[in-house]
Amino acid sequence: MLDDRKLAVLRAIVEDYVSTNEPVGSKALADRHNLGVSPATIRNDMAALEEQGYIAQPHTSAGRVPTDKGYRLFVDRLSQIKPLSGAERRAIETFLAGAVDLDEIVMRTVRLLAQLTRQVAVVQYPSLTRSSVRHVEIVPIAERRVMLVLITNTGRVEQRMVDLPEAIADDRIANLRAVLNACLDGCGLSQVPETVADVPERLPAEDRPVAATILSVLLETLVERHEEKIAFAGTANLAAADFSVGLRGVLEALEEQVVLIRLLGETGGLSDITVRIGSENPYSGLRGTSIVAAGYGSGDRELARLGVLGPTRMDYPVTMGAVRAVARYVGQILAGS
Amino acid sequence: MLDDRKLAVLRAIVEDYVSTNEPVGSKALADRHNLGVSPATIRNDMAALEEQGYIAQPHTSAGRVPTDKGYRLFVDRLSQIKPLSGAERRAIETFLAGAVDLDEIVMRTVRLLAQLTRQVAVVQYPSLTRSSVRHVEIVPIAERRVMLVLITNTGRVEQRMVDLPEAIADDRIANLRAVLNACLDGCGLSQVPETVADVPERLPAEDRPVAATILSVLLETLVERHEEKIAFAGTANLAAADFSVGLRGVLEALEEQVVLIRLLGETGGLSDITVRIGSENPYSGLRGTSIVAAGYGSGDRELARLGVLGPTRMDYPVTMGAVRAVARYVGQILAGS
DNA sequence: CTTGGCACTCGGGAACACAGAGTGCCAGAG
DNA sequence: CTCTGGCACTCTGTGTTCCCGAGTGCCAAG
Repeated sequence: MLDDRKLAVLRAIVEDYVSTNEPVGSKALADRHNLGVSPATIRNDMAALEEQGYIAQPHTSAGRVPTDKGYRLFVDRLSQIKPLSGAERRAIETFLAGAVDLDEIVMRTVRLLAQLTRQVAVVQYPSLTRSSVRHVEIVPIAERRVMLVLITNTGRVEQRMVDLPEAIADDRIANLRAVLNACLDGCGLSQVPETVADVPERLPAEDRPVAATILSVLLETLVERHEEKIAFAGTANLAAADFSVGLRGVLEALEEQVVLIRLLGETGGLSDITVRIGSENPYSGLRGTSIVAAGYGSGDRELARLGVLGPTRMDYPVTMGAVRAVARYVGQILAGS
Repeated sequence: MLDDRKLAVLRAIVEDYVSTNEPVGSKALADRHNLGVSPATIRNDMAALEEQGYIAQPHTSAGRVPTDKGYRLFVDRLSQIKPLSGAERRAIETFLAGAVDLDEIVMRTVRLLAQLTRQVAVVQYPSLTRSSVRHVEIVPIAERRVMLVLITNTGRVEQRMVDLPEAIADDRIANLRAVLNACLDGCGLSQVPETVADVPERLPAEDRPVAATILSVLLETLVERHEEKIAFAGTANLAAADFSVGLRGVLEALEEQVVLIRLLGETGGLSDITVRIGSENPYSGLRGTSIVAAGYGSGDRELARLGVLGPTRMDYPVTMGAVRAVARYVGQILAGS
């Protein structure tokens, strides 16, 4: 159905269209790529490709433009991820290495990715659910109020005010803190609910009401924060791309974390790259927009995802290369901190 | 120089231009506002206003458009801040009340403001420098590594990894923590450097090297974080406004915190509203953009600023009303938490 | 000082023509 | 059966011209 030459033609169309942003015609193709055949032949192939929905013409007698289906084929079978240059790799390393805490790692990552791809970058904070408790801290704030601070092994810190049912002395707080930490240290967050059930038994009866309040807030924190946090950068690149169609939709999507998270998707292996092209993605505001995403994590566990959002006519090989590289480096940095 | 009628004409021009986004002519003015004079008279006044730089015409024989100077006069002398409707006030209250921690307060505030004004909203996190230490926590992470957590009375939490020069037992950490908190509790952040100087004396000699490392990181945290954190929302509103000119510049400014912070300004009394119009603001990418900002805080201290960023031709009375109201409510919420 | 009248200017939209790029199809060559 | 060159046809985008209308500035009269 699609012989090699037709595939070569499709590849050439995608490449040319991506670089020129203009419908590409048979003559231009024959000139720029040495396919060894005449424009007329190419026209025949184009007709076939159009027949099957890989390309389309904006108007009769304009050049051809790849369809979403065409890009899909290109990404799946016609392109190779393009690795970054040595200079770029070094730049990534030094740029990310300077970060001092999780917030800054995420911030730098997202900027880096935006700059590298000249598109909008999105980074999801490392998931709480897959990490474990490093430390729980209870800080007296007022007589009947404490701040609960939860520190995870991914460096994330969650904080919450708690109003207590009764005043409680500092040494009792200290005891409570000790017991909590003894129980929870190293405990996976998903195990916290069960693990925490033992806590009251280990406390003097008088402290149990207070403990119950604190524990319920702790559990609540875990549940609520399951809804993850996201950072993005590079929106200025949207204005540069002549992206005018859909700009609105993209900006809207960016402000809806829920949508954004679904867009990043939840998939397969670590550093496996997901590409969603135009209409393939589940949000109507993003017609004309593609998403290139990958998971990142330390060791072999995927902690969260990151990706890039740009016009369907983007340079997939380069973008995928950048996303993959950044995902790997972030994983390394997280593992080392 | 500018009699009352000329001022009235200027006001009418601003109002009409804001609502129609088209240059306004003498006839239209005479029709819509009952100024009690004929178009010809208005033309004379317009000539005078133009002479003095308050309005301009895009082309000979088009209507007039206010200049930055014209908006300035309008804001200073011709308009009154428009209070929010009761429904809006209630909406603010209920929307902000549900927030559980500082991050969420800021997040909700910025969304609220964006929605209320239909523009881009910016909120600066409560300043570290003007708050005080509530608690310092040192959490052992590995043998020679701890996490330093600083909690301020505004609910902000700063975290930092510290690599120690030597291993140290948990009880020595506990002692260090106790001493630190004894010294620093309630201490204004700006006093921390002096206060902290006493700490080593109160420790056994063997702990001083470790303490020195930790203290230096603590001080560093305070200095670096002086560069403040910012959140924004509502960029989708940019696309709606026919703002095409300068959209790029605005998006760029939003990604440069440094610029953004300078834009919010550092000014006068709490809930005092600052308006920077077009060329008045210190960043060239924002030609055509105005900023309406106010400080917010609990009690009488300004903790940080928030504001809105929109086209020079915005509805200043309404925008200022929204900014003022939100600033006040956030102040209340912060005071109460 | 205000007003009506008047001539003038200029931007923007409609109508039109035209060049150029690109297509589809066909008949002939390999 | 596939490729190629030729040819007629179809568009879009661009440039030109033209005209209308909104708006102005100025002037003379009330």
